[in-house]
Amino acid sequence: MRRDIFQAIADPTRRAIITLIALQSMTPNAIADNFHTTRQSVSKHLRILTECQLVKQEQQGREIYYSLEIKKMKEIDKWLEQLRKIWETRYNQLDKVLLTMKKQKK
Amino acid sequence: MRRDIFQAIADPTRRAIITLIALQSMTPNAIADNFHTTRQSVSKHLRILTECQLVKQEQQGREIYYSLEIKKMKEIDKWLEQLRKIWETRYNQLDKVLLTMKKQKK
DNA sequence: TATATATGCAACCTTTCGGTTTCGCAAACT
DNA sequence: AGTTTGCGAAACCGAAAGGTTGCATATATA
Repeated sequence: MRRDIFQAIADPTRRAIITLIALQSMTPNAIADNFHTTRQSVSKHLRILTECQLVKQEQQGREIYYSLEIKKMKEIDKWLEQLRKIWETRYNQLDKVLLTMKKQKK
Repeated sequence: MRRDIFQAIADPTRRAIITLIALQSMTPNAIADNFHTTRQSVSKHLRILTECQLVKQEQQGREIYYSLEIKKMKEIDKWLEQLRKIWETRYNQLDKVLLTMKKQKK
């Protein structure tokens, strides 16, 4: 089992679940009502999301409320940040080139 | 074939390829040298990355240079942005609650 | 022209994925 | 106590993923 964030958000249903419970915590049944799939299928997705700590549970009687673990979502940001730095540097280099060309024109 | 960005970045090798060619464009052989896998395997990954337009090719004689399509990477950002809004709102609501509590204390 | 190199593509195989069905368990009704 | 409801877990299945091997093609080199 790989079970990392990137594999977790690869599935469109799981991404939809994430945006759904980002607003408020929900039970598996309530979540399943929003999709054309069974509760068991949603339960499986929630298991995967829980395994990589993207989601946390809160038991209330026989119901279990699932909510988003925002901190974990930011790990995706971290990976993008590393790339952002690279492409910003690239743009800066392009700026330098343009600046040099401008100077030469003068 | 699903072939969307999220599925593309789900694979760790593909993520490594992305960070690799983010710095400079590279040929499949050069990319493969960085991993414990065959050139054909890398070629397959590049095909997937090309299909979802995360990567662009530039033929130079018999060599093909692959480079990152930065614009497309930002689509991941877009999805995160939508979530960012939600959780920022949530924090603001928490701020309001705290503010109300403070006022009541007075 | 013959050979080496760079590459993509198709066939094949094993593993994983996502869904459904069935089951068991615990909490809440009646 | 008996029944309904909410849930997870296991077994099963077809499809897709990721890797390897072998082959075809085009460009460079001898």
